[in-house]
Amino acid sequence: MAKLQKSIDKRNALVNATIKLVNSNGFHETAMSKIAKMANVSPATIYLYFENKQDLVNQTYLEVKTKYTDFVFKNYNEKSSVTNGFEIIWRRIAEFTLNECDYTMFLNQCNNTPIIDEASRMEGIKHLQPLLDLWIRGKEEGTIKSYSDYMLYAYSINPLSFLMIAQKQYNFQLGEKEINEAFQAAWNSIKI
Amino acid sequence: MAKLQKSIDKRNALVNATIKLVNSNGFHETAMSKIAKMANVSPATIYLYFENKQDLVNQTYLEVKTKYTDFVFKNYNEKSSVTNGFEIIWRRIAEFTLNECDYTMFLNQCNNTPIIDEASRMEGIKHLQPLLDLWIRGKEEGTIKSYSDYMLYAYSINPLSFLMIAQKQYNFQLGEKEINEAFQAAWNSIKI
Amino acid sequence: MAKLQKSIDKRNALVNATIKLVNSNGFHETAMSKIAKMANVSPATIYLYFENKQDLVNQTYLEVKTKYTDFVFKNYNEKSSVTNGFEIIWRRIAEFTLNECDYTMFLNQCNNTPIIDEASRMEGIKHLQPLLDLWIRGKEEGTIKSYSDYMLYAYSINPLSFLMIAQKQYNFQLGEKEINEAFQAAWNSIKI
Amino acid sequence: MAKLQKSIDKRNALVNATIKLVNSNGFHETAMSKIAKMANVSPATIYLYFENKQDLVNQTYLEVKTKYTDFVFKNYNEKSSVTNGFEIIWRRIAEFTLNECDYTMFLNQCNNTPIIDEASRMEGIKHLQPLLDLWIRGKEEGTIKSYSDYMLYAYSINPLSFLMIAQKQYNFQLGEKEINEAFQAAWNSIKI
DNA sequence: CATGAATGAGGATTCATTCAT
DNA sequence: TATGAATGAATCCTCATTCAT
Repeated sequence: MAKLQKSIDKRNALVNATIKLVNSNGFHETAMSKIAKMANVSPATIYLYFENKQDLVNQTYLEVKTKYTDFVFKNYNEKSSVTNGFEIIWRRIAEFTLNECDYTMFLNQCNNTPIIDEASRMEGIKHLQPLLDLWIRGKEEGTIKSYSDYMLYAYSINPLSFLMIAQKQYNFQLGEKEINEAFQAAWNSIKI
Repeated sequence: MAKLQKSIDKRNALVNATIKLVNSNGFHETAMSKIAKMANVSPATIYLYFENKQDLVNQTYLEVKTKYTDFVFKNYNEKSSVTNGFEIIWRRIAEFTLNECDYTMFLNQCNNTPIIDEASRMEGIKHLQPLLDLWIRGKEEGTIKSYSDYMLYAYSINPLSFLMIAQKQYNFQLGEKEINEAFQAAWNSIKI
Repeated sequence: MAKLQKSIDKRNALVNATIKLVNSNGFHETAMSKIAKMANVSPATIYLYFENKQDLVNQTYLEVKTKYTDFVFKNYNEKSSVTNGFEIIWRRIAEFTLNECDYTMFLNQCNNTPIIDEASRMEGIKHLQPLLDLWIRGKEEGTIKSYSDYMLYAYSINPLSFLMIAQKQYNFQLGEKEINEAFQAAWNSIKI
Repeated sequence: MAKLQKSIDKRNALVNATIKLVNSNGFHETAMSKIAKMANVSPATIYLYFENKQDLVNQTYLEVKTKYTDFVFKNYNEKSSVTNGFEIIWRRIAEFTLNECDYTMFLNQCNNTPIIDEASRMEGIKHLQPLLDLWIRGKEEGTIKSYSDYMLYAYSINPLSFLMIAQKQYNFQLGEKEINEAFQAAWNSIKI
């Protein structure tokens, strides 16, 4: 009994094409037929893997977000001190954000426009739970300002997206030195 | 060159409708006919005021950006000290960003997606020239870290957009206290 | 203030094209583009006059049914005796059914398949109210069998559709003589 | 010529699924994949049994028509008198028409719309040959009006389909009494 | 200036049919 | 024989833009 398998490769090709095309053209300028062409499949094939365009983008979003989280907390050890822990996580986030431009831009676009189902986005910054936990510890032991999580995120994490875009779009390079500066700025804004 | 007999009211209505609809539905989900309806004009009338859809959005973007800049630097006096000057400007930006949600969200959407002509967006953060000048002074006199303008902007200004969105979308309130916290975080990240 | 009018001619052309094409190809084989072409308009124009394909067919159905009823009861006088009244109505129905083949076939197709919204069809044979009233009188005075309306309709009216189709499709002509035969058969089946 | 190793069960399942789905959704709303699903086979399997969709429906039509004829003339004895013979056949037709709703509806839909190849339908009412023969005898011996077969059919047989649909769709029940009424009406319309 | 009607080009999606196993 | 995957062609419908008044 030989059954064909829906190929995971095809699915990935579709997801990747979606990311690239949505990044460069925006969601609604990205025709399903173009996604199909870039993934080397027929338009109809997309519908074997995804329910419709919205579903394709939702799943792509969740997938990228998972990649992000997985990368960021891989190797992270909850036993580290708050100071160390923060720097470790921050540098992972920086690495992802600055190197995986496609992923970051895609997440950005999804977070700033109504192209994603409310449901898919709703979690907010919950996916960074270990970081939020670290902040709790930091606040308790007096290392980190007792700000709202949103505030801490806004000043210590979110700026990285802007820097990545600035690097991409304008004449601005992010080398070793700048990343260290960024870390200092981040840490200074939230440390006590 | 047609005389400006065209009603400025109608133009404004169109611009405002564009902002509202693009904010809630995104650029490509916003049909010209809906913009027309919301502005109480015929679709054809739009083309008396704007060349096409792209032009409408571009002009809207530039207009909002101008409103932003005008508001921010109104009353600003270049004679102030770096410390004072920064706080004054920052608080104006905060006021605009947090109160004029429609404008801010629209700018955000334009800055994070390819809905605006490269040309219209190209200026980057040049529109904040007086702030950039202040930063130069600050770096010279040793009050402000000698970071790139993009870095300074990323940590002291950009987070406000995120906070506004967090306030809109999640259960997070920005009162007097939080704004002061935000200012502290901003200042700590860039001050020497 | 010159306003253009949605042209009633265009609407009629669309309705007529629908009838013809649905008759010869069936509902789902009839592409909107073909209807448009036959009516000499752009496909998009259809949507100025009708909400969608379903609406187009529903409205066409109701329009044809109205034409039918109007034709049948024009000149009908409720004062006539049951016998006379029945013959008068019957002959009008026969005239319409046998001459207006397109209309009759269309009604037939709508009545025998699920191409019409339940709502649009729901009235059943209510549109023949004056005939139903006549039958009531006939039953009361003992001229007409006390059968259900459906039964009376099935035997005295409905056969005409079949005859029309037989005439169209097979080698069967309906002249003066045959129509008289049909009337006799109809009357004999329901008279007391 | 492939041996008939193909499962007759599967074929029947396909035919039955076709009948049910076409009845409730119409021909062109009935996707091959849905027929396959209802028959518990793969879409591809259909093409082992039928050339294509049209062939599937054509064969289904002929099969149902055969069931109809077989049922109607089973036990029929050509020796019966015209009067008796007609009643016997009529009652068999009535039984089939009123009980086998799925079959009847399917035949109806095929007869009233262009979903069947002209060729498959062409026989008209030839499949009722024993009845047509009976009518010939009836006309010769002066029991039955010398009408065209189509006329006789239209008034004595065809109304049953309408009654079945009325029963299905509207608030109208066909019990013993009504069936007898129907027979009287039928007979009265064609008897001399 | 202003408009409602009209449209052609294009997009998402479905489906009968074929292919590879 | 039987299948699930794959697809190209076709369909409905939308929309930015233009036209006629």
